[in-house]
Amino acid sequence: MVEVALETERGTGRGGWKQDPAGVQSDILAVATAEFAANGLAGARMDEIAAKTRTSKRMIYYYFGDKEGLYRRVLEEAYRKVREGERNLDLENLPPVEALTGLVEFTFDHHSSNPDFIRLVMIENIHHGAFLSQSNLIGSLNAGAVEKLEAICRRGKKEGVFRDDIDPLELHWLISALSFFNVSNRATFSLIFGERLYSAAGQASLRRHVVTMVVRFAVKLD
Amino acid sequence: MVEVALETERGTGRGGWKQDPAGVQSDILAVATAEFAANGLAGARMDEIAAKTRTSKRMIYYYFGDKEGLYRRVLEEAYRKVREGERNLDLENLPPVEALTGLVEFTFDHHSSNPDFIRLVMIENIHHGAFLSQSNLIGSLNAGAVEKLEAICRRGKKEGVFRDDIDPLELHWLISALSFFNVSNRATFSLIFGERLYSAAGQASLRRHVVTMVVRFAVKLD
Amino acid sequence: MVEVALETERGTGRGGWKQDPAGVQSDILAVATAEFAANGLAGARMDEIAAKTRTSKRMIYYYFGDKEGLYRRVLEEAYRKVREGERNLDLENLPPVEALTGLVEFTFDHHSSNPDFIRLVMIENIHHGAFLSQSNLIGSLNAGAVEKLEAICRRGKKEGVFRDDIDPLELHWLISALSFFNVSNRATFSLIFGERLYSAAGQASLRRHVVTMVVRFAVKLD
Amino acid sequence: MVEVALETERGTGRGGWKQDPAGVQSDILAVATAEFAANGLAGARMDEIAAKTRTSKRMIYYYFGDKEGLYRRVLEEAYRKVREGERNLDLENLPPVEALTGLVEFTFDHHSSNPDFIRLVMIENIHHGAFLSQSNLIGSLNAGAVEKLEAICRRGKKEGVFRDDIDPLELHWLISALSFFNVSNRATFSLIFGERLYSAAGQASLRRHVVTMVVRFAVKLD
DNA sequence: TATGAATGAGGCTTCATTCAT
DNA sequence: AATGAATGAAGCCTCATTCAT
Repeated sequence: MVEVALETERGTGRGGWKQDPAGVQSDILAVATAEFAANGLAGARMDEIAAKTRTSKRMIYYYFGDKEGLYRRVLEEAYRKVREGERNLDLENLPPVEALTGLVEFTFDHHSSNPDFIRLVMIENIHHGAFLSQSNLIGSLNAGAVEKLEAICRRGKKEGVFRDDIDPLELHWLISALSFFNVSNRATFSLIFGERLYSAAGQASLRRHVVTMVVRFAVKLD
Repeated sequence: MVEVALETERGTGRGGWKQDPAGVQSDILAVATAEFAANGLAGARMDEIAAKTRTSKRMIYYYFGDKEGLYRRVLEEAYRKVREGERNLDLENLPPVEALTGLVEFTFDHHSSNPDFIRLVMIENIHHGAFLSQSNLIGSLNAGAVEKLEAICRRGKKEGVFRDDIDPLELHWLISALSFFNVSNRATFSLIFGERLYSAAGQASLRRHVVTMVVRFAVKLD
Repeated sequence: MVEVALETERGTGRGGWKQDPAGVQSDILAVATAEFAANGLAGARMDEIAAKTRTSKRMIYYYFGDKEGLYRRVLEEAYRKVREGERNLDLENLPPVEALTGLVEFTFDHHSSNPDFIRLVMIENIHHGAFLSQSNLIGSLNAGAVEKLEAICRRGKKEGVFRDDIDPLELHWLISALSFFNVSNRATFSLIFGERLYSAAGQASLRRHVVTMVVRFAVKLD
Repeated sequence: MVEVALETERGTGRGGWKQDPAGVQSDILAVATAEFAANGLAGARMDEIAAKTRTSKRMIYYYFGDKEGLYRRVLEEAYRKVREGERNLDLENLPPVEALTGLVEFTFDHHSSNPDFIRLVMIENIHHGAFLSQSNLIGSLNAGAVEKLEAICRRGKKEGVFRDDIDPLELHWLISALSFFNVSNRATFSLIFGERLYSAAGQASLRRHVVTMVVRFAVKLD
């Protein structure tokens, strides 16, 4: 019955949220994600987060303990959602080069459309990964991320189109670097060198180059 | 003139910092750089900065106005020093491919050995470049950075070894991305995928790959 | 009647606490006694008490009204139990001096083995007895405690071994002071003067002295 | 000059306290002593303390760090003042029995007229001496307290009027217990047994008895 | 009788900044 | 040019208690 109420009353405006723990929590997390991504851990304000929430400040502490607890959960959820998005990508039936191409394009676009996630990762790196290191998600993140690349590399090597000494992890680093920097350093890069690379055409061009570079790095040249 | 005062009065013992405005300022800036790089703008504490300084909190406000003023100056000095380091690099007499190789290697190493600068740039990007945009350094930063690449590209194209459609700015973006990410995301990357790529051997390998990729991207393949 | 329910329904397994009001209440009181004794009225936490209970926070409010109501009941129960312990002491058939000796020894030991009670009394004194004064137990507490001493004194005077001007209440004050202080101030006394008086030998010696002093104070010296 | 201003302006109402650190601190300590003695560590309110002060809440944190830091200082000052009061007592020229009598009378009266100190010690014992144990005053407290008794005992034994097996520390424990309990447990004792022992006559009687008991305990009976 | 969710008021503490000398 | 003292505003968090079911 609670669940029914949840389904029917959710989002019906003030008052409809009572006794909907899951709703309250996800509401808080959504707001907090935006605030932390926008202002960092130290810069975010609990009052501000609470105000933008459908509940009270008290409930944040009820469910998340304290500011760091909330930040930790925000970080975990962000990683989880992103990895979940990656899981939907099916490249197993493509030939290695096309699979790699697809993966790079996907990663580039995926980063591009998840700037809040990128910002949270930047913030977490500012903190030397202190909070991610406390999460027991760590183990599972690894798996999903490189597995696909490993599979592609294996097939590419077996079919003789990829170099034998390709290291999937290095490849992953490469793809990540190019896709991540594109989002993370947009502000300063634009300020110093102009917006050209961030126009639609500029981004399309960069995307093409990134794919080219990565593929050319992986394939056997003869 | 300021530098003269700095040279002559510095180090006159315990009370020797009095009456040395330049020395006081550079002392404050050094401490503040470390603190802002370590904790971000919101995370840094004026008290902490003052305590680690040879002077008092009052002097910080005297010379830099307020926290943001201090941060702005820290940011500017950091950019200035890094660009200054780049200026010492002389590649004009090398053939294009070797020049490009040298530039990439230098950039990779330079980023690697200036993590505080990287962190400041990350922090500034978190703030959407709000403070860098106020600086009148912006115009000059552009120059130094891409000029060398433009020269190399020009020569490379003239000599027929570089592709004709190579865009020096895109090339700069590429080199920066790979060099920057290597430092900026070390914490989270290591946590998720282990320290392997950050061992001496791992870094040497990445460095080689980065050079390979960039050069292979620039040169004409036939 | 309450005790009957308590005896028959208690311990019927995991969910066995349901429908056992007396059991629930004594469970709460036991936990609350420990918490209040450990942390004082202001220092104790309702959440903490509830968490250590087999029931929920709601039940505490249901049975005891509020924090002060719970504290009041804890205090009353503590006094009641201690006075009950005293009731088991039978000294009527001993000669006055031996009876007094026995009473002092018992009091000294009884305090020593009920530190939580001592702490509750300390706490109540910090509150100027504000809660004890609300209890209608007050009248009955008096009785038990001094009655025995009065009887002993009466016999001691009649037999000519006690001084005629001995005041039983003063005697009680004396015995209480020495027995109470031994427990109440153990922490600070040990810190300042060392643990010597609180070793087994030290306590035995103090106990002997206390008996000696009190008896020597009561008896007629000639 | 600062000191002059201090002397002349102190206590001249609002505004006269500026730039008088010592005055500010002792003002805070006086207020805090009363509040902690009245309400305990957990029960005292920083806002309440600040309000009764001539300064602001902020200054409390400026000088004492946090609530526990303030409490610690209050405790230390309380012990220091009491021990200082004891130091003024000169018993060296009296014969042993009179000296001991004087010491007991003084202790009884001193405790009686310093109820706030007694309450602070009670509170500290509730906390198991956790804060006193952090103080480096501990060593010095010991000395002052028992030294006088040791001297008296030495002389008493040498002159043959005191028992040879008298332990000055046990004697101190005895005197303290009786003097302390008289103040610490006044509230509950009065509630249960009436105010009789706390009337002027009652206190005089108790005082006499305490002296009698202690002296009779120390002297050689033949 | 029982429970998890919810809450308003108020607690402690910290911040960047300014004042008086 | 320099310093310790001082500050108001705002930060994070916890408390006893009640509500909805």
